Amino acid sequence: MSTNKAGDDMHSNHVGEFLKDNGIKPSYQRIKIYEYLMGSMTHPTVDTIYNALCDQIPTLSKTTVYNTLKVFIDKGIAMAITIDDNEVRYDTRTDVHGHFKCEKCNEIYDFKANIELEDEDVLRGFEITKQQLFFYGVCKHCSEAK
Amino acid sequence: MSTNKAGDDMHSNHVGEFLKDNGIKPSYQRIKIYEYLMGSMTHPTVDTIYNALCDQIPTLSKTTVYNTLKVFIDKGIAMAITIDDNEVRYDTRTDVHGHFKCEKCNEIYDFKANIELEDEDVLRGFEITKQQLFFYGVCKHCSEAK
DNA sequence: TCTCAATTTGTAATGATTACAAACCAATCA
DNA sequence: TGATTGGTTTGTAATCATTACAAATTGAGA
Ligand SMILES: [Mn+2]
Ligand SMILES: [Mn+2]
Ligand SMILES: [Zn+2]
Ligand SMILES: [Zn+2]
Repeated sequence: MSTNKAGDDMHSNHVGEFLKDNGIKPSYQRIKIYEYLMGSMTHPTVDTIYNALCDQIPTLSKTTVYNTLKVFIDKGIAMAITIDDNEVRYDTRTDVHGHFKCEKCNEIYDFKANIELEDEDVLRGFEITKQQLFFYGVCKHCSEAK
Repeated sequence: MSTNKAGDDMHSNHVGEFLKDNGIKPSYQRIKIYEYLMGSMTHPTVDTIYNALCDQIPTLSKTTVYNTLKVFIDKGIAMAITIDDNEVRYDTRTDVHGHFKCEKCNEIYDFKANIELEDEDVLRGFEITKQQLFFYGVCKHCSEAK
């Protein structure tokens, strides 16, 4: 339906503009990958992203997903979340926030936390460029399911 | 010199007792690995541990280092630090504390921090079993070296 | 249309970790 | 003492996410 088409295009244009504003040439693949990543609340892995987009972009290569995510990170519009030890997850939320991983359902939850140094002296003079806060355990949903 | 020998033995016995107290049969390899890990402030990797002990234990296998560290972690006397994306580091400090990684010299620094949830509701009912707090940047030493 | 640089793609290499089975060891028992 | 046995150690092979690399494709300008 043409309304949907138009809506998609507007959205894609919007994402394209956003990429351009951040110094990234908005190729079809990059737009689709950014759209997917932004729309997903699951902090997907490369494999998840690749499999999700295979249908829309039959020629897509996994290397492109890796390359594109690296570009996003370099330009500061995405973040790598190394909360798993076997594969990296990605996030378009770039503000400082924590991640909780449920060891039962493997879901990742966002949360906001305030971190204050106990011994102010230890890191005095250190330049902090990145933070990661990871909690692990069992989420409420899995707890209640017993 | 016999005093040194005696000292070493006492120390090893001490570590052996500690392992036994934590339900771990104190084999030669396990004692040496725990001693090294405890004595090192660098949060060493499997490779570092393996190379450091090769001289003392010529038959040592890297698999043993992996196995042993897994036992330590299972029994709660060591911790895996996944602050690097390509290899895991290990720590005998099991109290909750943060780690700063200098991207220049790759050194890992310990620090204590207080974490308070901003939006208390988000993780209400969640069971938290493990926390990891990682800071990345440039340490004071590297900053001053310019 | 031609050119050129950037992007994409497929394949091969890398390297940390795990799987697995054989060898070894240390304690117990006949 | 010698056999048994279960846990520990060891070496090798497999796994698998990520990276390296070079060829193919694209697309904007001349
Ligand atoms: Mn997030
Ligand atoms: Mn530490
Ligand atoms: Zn859950
Ligand atoms: Zn440094």
